[in-house]
Amino acid sequence: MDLRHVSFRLLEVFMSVVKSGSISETARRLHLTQPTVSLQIKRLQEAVAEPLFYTYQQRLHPTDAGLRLFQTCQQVFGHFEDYQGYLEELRGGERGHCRIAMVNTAQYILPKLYGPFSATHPNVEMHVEVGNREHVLSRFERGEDDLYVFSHPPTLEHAQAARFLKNPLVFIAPKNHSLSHRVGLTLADVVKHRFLLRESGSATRMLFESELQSRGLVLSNSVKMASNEAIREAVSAGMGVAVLSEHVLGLDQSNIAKLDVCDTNLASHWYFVVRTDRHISHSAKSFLRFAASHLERYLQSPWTENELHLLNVTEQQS
Amino acid sequence: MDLRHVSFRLLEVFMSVVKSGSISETARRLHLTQPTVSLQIKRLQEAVAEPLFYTYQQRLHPTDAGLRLFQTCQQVFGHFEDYQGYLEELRGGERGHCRIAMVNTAQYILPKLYGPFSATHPNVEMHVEVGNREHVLSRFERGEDDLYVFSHPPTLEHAQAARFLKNPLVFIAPKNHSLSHRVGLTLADVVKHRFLLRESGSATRMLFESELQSRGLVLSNSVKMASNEAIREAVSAGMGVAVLSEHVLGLDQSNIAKLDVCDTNLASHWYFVVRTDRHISHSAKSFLRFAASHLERYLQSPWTENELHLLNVTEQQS
DNA sequence: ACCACCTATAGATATTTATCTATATTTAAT
DNA sequence: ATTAAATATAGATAAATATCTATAGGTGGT
Repeated sequence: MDLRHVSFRLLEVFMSVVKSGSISETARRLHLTQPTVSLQIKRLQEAVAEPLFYTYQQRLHPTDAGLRLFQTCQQVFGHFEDYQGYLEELRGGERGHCRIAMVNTAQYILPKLYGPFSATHPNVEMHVEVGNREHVLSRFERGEDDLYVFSHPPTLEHAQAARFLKNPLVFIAPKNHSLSHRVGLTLADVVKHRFLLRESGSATRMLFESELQSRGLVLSNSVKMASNEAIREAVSAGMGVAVLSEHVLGLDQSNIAKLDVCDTNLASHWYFVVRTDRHISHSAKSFLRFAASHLERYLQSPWTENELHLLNVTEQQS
Repeated sequence: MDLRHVSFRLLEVFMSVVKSGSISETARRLHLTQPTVSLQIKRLQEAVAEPLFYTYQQRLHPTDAGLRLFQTCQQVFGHFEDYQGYLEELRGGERGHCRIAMVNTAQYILPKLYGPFSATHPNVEMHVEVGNREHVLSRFERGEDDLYVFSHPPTLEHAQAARFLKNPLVFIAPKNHSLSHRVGLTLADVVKHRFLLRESGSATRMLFESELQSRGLVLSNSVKMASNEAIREAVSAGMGVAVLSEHVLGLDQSNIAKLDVCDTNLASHWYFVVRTDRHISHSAKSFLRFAASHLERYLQSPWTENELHLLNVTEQQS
């Protein structure tokens, strides 16, 4: 059996001949002429190097080799049909991988979206990568993921970003701190105290520092810490004051007080970012569609800010 | 996925690219140029209408759709390999159908050959058709079987016959018959008695009647019976005399005596017959080879007469 | 023996395909 | 920024393929 000269078309014609038991009938069914079918069968027999049919009572019957080939064809076409089905699920965003890379802070919000998504799309395999801004940025540049979540989206050429959530930054201090419970604080009041900060790459820090710079302020005393959690706990333990995404605080604000800094509004935004020069997986598109339509349901309404249409992830064309 | 523009070759190339993770490497392995492979992959992706690879760290990795296609290909090629294996068994005569049609009398001898054959070729499906000469002849004319067993082979154009066993005809009578135990009988002596005969189509009867005719004798009193067994039993019961293949008598010659007719030798022969204008199944050829080499082992030696080489069923060319 | 229906062969043609060489573009690493 | 390696594209060509029409050859039934 020499597969080189066998095409799927040839096998289709062959199967039709087995089913109909007649070359002429097959020609009629497939809108071909009888000699065409005759020749196809001849060629297939040459490729197999074995007769595939014998004539008996005006009909063609498959030989042993023919019958077995027919069964083989059925299985083969079955596999391609399965594949076709897989493709459809893939294109519908019901299957495949969805890779998201996000900066640390985002892990307080994104699970609220991809948790329900995963539950309703059980065959989609989610890969979530969490790291600091630098790390996520490098993944973005290499195009290792389908979707990126930034607070300050990169301004690179082929980056398309869309806001989906406000990211209000709040100043916090231990409840027994001298600033707590005071009203009408200014930024200048706060920076006099020992300040806990993230590492330089962090978006929160970048935003905060540019605010300081634009207002000509400097921190008198700062401590660098590696994670938002470390800062929150350190503030709680009385080490100093800090600025943090309100999402990081969560609901249990045990020993922490938000400060009423009235001259500063450091709100930023959360963005979904995609590379416009890369293919994005259907599952990831599906996830974005899901996010776009259920945003208000899974994230607290006053903060949502649905711009996801910018990523134009409309339904697939199948 | 449009299978019309997909060939097995294309899938082979695709699989090689998945395995090697590189178009150039695949080109080297398959002795093609790099643009050729590149183009093939492009075409396949067009047929699937989905990207199959993504580039990462200088290597091509299959996407979800690509990986699934690869698995599909593995299964598909697996089926064709299975088929290839089946074909080899078929050509080796280890598989498939073997259809034999034989005249009634032959059923006393053929099982001795195809019994052992079946035992050593368990995957060959034997179909045995038994009937009178006319019936077998009509099957031969329609080419419904691979192999035919006749005592008097048809002299049709595309019939090739080969002797394999002598078929001695003997005259029989009940043990208490007046002819029994007499020595030096002539044919003329025998035909005076009531004679039990098969139907007109029977080879035994044909042979006997032509002998009678050539010697100018006629039967004085004859009875027609449908089967060899009926004749044997009738003779045993004292109804008359008869001429039968010695093979039909078997070993238990209970109440039957062979007559010593010394002026007549009605020996004929058993023939395997094939149609030279038809394909004969590999299993049938295998059976003939088996018969040719084990003839003396399974049939009593003095009677065998191995001419089976005439059917030229040499080993397959695979 | 003839007719109707099937299958096979011959001859022709337009399309598709596999494949090449040459060159451009992209990507990764120095 | 330069280079090396990989991939993609363009252009060309010979071979293979699918398909047709016309015709010949078989087969089974009346």
